[in-house]
Amino acid sequence: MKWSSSGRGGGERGYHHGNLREALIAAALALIAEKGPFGFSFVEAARWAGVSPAAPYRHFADREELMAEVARRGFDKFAAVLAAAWDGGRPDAMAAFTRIGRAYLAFARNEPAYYTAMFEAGIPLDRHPELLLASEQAFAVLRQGADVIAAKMPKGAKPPALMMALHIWAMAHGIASLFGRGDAARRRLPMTADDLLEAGVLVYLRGLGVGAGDEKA
Amino acid sequence: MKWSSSGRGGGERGYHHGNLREALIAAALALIAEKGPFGFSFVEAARWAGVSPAAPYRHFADREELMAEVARRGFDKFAAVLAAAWDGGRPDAMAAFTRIGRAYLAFARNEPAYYTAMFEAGIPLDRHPELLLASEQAFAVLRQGADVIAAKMPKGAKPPALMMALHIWAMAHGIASLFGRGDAARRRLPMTADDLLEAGVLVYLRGLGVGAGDEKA
DNA sequence: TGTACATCAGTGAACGCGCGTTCACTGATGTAC
DNA sequence: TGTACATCAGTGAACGCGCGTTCACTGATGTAC
Repeated sequence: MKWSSSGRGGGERGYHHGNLREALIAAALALIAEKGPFGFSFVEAARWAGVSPAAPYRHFADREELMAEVARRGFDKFAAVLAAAWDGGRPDAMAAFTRIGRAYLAFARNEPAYYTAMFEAGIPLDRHPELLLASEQAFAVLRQGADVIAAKMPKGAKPPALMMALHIWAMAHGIASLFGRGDAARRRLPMTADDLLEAGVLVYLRGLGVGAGDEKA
Repeated sequence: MKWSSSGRGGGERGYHHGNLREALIAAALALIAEKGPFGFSFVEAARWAGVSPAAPYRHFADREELMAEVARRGFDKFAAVLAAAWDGGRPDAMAAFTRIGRAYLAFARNEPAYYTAMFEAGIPLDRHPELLLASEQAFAVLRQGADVIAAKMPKGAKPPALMMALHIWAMAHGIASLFGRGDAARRRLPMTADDLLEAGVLVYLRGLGVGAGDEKA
């Protein structure tokens, strides 16, 4: 990582940091990854960024505001990753939907710090509407996929797409929380988390009447 | 709540507390419920129990040991609640299995402090084998239900019961984490968490080929 | 191009606070005789 | 039944620590003229 004015310990920087806001966010991510969602302090983030303990107050009102910003960016990244996995529903909706599931788990695995800030930091959504909005935009990707799949079903057998999206989200989130993380609290599985989720989604979609051949219809 | 020698503030107690170990566990539960999994300190638990800050060291090596004991008891209660919901699979396996799902959510809702300690406190399972064992016993109830349902399916169409139990666990856990808690981080839903889970389980089981009539077979 | 000045990001010292942990101790309880 | 003693749960004072937050300040940057 590189900051605009200078790296951490990477030589002198002037009186002004130049990019302290970004540096604090990076510090929070590093510290969350290292010690969990409650394992970082404002003072420590300042130290990590090479700055006095009073400096962060120029950019964030308090610890929670910093945390909320980290979570918001996490949801933005999450939405982008899910949208890339969906890829316009190509080559067919079922395949694309399955890719979304895999991307969900991959994000939880590859970005545990973001994931933690987003889902486990206990940031009150009612006090951070921009965070709620970001999370809804991520969910909207899943919702969109569900819409497409539902639309391809015969009339009279269309499942409610919102419910479908919620079920898939819950299963992905449950698997990620219980089995898909790198920490020591994880439970061991006789299969990979990816395979477990893929099988679950397939069974679920079959239960809705979505057959392997429908997606071409 | 009442302690063997005296209540908190409920009159004098002697030099010995008489039931400090239990009182500390109760204190941890109360404080977790109030402020989240990281919102309690050893010192505060001692204060809550009406005892000097050094006293807890007679009963627990440190904070984590206390937390692990809370989580272990939570899993014991959880297993009991799930087993009661299963009720030997009466009157039929499908109905009993659905009851397990409801009991799962009810536990998360009614016992947020236990639930938090069990699933969100980040206690390393490899350092607390008794905790891992307790959690496996709770899962075994779900597993048993899945076994019974799988056994009633025709030969050649029996789903792997372990996978089935993991899917149901993941969906219940995902719904509980995302929608079923009383805290401010919860997302709003156009239906109850119970209805969402029940619908999800039904769709899933239908996907496995478990029809509404099979359970009588 | 040069100078004076306003802005504001970051300083560093200071504060009060609660925490975790230790220590020699005290006094209640139970038991051996 | 009574006494002496061992045990050990809980005391309370003390410590060093890191945190959150404040404050008057300093000095870099950008801009008006």
